[in-house]
Amino acid sequence: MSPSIRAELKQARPFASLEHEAVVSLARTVAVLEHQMAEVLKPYGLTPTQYNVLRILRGAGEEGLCRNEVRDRMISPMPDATRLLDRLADMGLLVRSRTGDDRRFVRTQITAEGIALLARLDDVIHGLHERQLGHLGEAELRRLLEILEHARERR
Amino acid sequence: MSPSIRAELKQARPFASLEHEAVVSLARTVAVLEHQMAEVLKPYGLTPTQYNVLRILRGAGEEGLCRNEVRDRMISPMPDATRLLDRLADMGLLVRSRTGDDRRFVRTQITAEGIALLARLDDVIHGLHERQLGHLGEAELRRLLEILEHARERR
DNA sequence: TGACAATAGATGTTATAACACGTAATATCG
DNA sequence: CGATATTACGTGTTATAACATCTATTGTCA
Repeated sequence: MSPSIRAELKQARPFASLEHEAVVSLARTVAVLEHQMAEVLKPYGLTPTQYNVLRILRGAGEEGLCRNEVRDRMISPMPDATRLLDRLADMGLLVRSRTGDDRRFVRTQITAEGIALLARLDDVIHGLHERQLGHLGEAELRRLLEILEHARERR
Repeated sequence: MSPSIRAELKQARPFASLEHEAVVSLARTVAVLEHQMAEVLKPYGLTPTQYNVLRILRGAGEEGLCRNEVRDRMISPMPDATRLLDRLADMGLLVRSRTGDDRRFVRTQITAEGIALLARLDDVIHGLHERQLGHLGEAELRRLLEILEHARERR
């Protein structure tokens, strides 16, 4: 039983199981990482979720993606992708058009302004990730990725 | 570069760095775990955050904790702990009283009803954690905990 | 002791997330 | 071919989170 995460949350009792401790430790780690991410993005007027969407749209290229494709590629499930995209559209970071064979689909594309914003952020975010996890080193990072993928296999 | 998390998020481009991939993989893993947790708790009328608060108060024992102590022990930072506790008080799961030497402090205590609810949930949550991460095994779980604590050291 | 800072907590407001439902376009099948 | 189901998306509503500000109590120090 590792003492560190218990000390951090000032929790006196031991965890019910190693699995329990791992879930809490994972959640705590991500909470810290997300909070730092939010702080870094704040001056740019973006939330981590919005940043993630812009990255997805940039990765999708010229043709863009429809709403549900964006939603399904997001890191955490988002039931209300419409209004999330609404806000990014209001900021001028993406545009939408209902111009395809199937008129149900709404194509969403990142704008030049959106790409420019991401370009300004690339180094900033890269530096953040480096500061956050760079001290682990390549071997430990690879081991972490292996374990996380193994963890997600069971659903 | 591991293919699995990329396939899962349908992301074509590789990540900018191993650190980046690890951050995304961590966030994705926790999103899945949290979503499953929320589903399990829903029939009991609790969110994961509320469940976490009740666990903290049960762990604190008879004397309870003041608002800021509860907030500081939470897994993810909560700027508005007051109304979070308000809701749990409305549900009858905790009580508050401003009865100490220092009249600024509001002591928050879990009620018998709150303890009973947690007791009903203990096995359910234990089973969930087992299903979520039990297949990793003790060695891999301990390795995961080591790496996560190492990751959180750098702040 | 009295002014000021610090602490604990509450409240007002705005933004966002969650959930259910509604609408339009397309697919399916008797 | 027409009724129904399915898919993609939007909208209305409620609950919660985020942020700043406010009050009350206590501590600090000239």
